[in-house]
Amino acid sequence: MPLEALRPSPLVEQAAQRLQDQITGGDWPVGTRLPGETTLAKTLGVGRSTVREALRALAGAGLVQPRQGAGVFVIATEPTEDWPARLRRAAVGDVYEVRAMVEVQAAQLAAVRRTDDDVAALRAALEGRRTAAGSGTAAFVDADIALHAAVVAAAHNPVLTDLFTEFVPALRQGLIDLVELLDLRGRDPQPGDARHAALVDAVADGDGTTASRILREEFDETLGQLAER
Amino acid sequence: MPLEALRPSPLVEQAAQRLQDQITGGDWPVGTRLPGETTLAKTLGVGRSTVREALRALAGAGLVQPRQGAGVFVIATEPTEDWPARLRRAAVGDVYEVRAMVEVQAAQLAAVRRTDDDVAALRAALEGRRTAAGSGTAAFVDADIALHAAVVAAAHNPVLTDLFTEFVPALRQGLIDLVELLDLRGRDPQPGDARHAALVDAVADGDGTTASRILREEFDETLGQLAER
DNA sequence: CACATCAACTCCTCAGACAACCTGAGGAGT
DNA sequence: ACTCCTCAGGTTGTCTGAGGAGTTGATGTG
Repeated sequence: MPLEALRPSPLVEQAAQRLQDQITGGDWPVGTRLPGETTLAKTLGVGRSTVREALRALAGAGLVQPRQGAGVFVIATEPTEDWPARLRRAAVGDVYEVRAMVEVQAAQLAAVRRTDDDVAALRAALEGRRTAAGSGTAAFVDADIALHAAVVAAAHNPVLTDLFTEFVPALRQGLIDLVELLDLRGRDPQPGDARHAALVDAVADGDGTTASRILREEFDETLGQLAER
Repeated sequence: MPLEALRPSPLVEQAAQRLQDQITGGDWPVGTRLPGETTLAKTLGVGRSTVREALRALAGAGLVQPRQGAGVFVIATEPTEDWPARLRRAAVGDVYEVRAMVEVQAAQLAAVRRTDDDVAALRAALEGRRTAAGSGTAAFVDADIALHAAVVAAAHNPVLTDLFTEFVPALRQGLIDLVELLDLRGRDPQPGDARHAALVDAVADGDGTTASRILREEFDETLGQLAER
C-alpha cells in the first residue's frame, strides 16, 4: 500500500490528481488499461465510489475512457490544453509581445481584405473608445480591446480571430494593470487616440504598410515602457 | 418524472450530457447553483451516485465546481476550448497563414536574442533536414518543422513557443498533404534547402530583417500555391 | 444593531449488492 | 484446420443506505 496521508479536502480530487500524474508522467501511456476500480481503491486507500468519481473526472477531461466490462483506458496523456490558464501564468511582457507580433501582421492583412462592413465596425469601435474615455480604466481597456479585435476580425481569418479571443482575458488584466501603473490616462484621458484613428484610416484606405507600421510603433513603445519596470 | 427511455448505454453520460445542455444552452448561466444531488437524481430518474459521477465529469471538463456544504456551481458555459481539435477543423490555408504571421516576426526576434546554443541547435536542425531528404515525406516534414521550431525557440518567448507547439500537429498533417499534393520533392528531394540555410545564417548573424524577409518569401510562395487549388 | 447559536441543507465518503457487459479459454461442430 | 458456441471470471454500471463534514441563513440574545 504505497501511499501516505491522502486526508485533507476532497479525496476525489487527490485521487484524480494522483491518477493524472501517472498518466502525464508517462507511467501509463496511451492505450494502457488501468488497474480495476477495486484494485485502485485498495491502492489509493479510498472507497470504490471515490475512485469511480476520480476516473469520471479524468474522463470528463478527456484523459481516459471507460468501457463497460473491459476496463478504463488511457486515450490521451495531456489534459486538453488549458490555454487561458497558461496565459494567466505567463509573464505579461511575453503575452504582449506575441500579441504584438500577431496583430501587426493582422493589420496588414486587414487592410487588404476589409469589407465596407469592417470599416463601419472599425469606425464604431473607434467612437466607442472615445466615448469610454470618460469611464473607468476597465471600461476604457475593454473599448480599446474591442477596437483591436475589430482590426483582427477584418483580416477574415477564423484561426486568427480565435487566437486573439484566447488572448483577450490575459490581455485585459495586463492592460488594466499597465494603464494604472504608468498612469497613462493621467494627462490624456484617451491615450493614443490619434494613432488609433490613423490606424483605422489606413485599414480603410487599404494601406497595409502604414497600418502595420502604426501598430508596430504603438507596441514597441508599450513594450519599451514594460521593459523599464 | 419528465424523461423518456434513458436506458441504453451509460446513464452517467446521458445525465452529464443533459446537464451540460442546460449549461451551454444558457438555462444555467455562470454563477448558478445547481439543484442538489437528490433533486437532480429524482429529476433525471437516476441514482444519486450516477448524478454525482455526471457532475464529476462536468467538473473534470471545467464546467462546474462543487463546494462542500454549499452546492455545485457553474463556472463556465463552454467546455474548455479544444484548440487542437479546432485547428484540425480549420482550413489549412488559415492555419498556415497565422503560422506565417507568427513565424516571420519570431525570426526577427530570434536574430536579436539567439544565443550560441540556439545557433548550434539551428545548424543541427538544418543538417537534420538535409539528412531527412532521403527519407519519406513524413520524416522530411518532421525535420522541417524541427528547424522552424528551433527558430521560434531562439526567440526565447515561452508563450510563442507554446503557441507554435500547439500548431505543430495541424501543421504536420497539412504539410505532408501539401508536399505530396504539389509533388514538391519530385524534382528536388529537399526543396528550399538554400533558403533555409540562408535563414539560419541570417539568424546567426543577428540580421533580423533578412531572416524575416526570407521566411516571408517562403510563406508567400507556399500560400500562393495553396490559393491556386 | 452586533453577535453567537443552531438547524437545515449541501457535498463527501464509504460499504454492499446486483446487473450488464467484455474477454479469453476451451469444447463442439463443420 | 477452421469456425462457432458456451461459459467462467473479471470489469464497469447502477442503486441504496448510512454517516461525516462543511456552509448558509434564520433565530435568538445581549
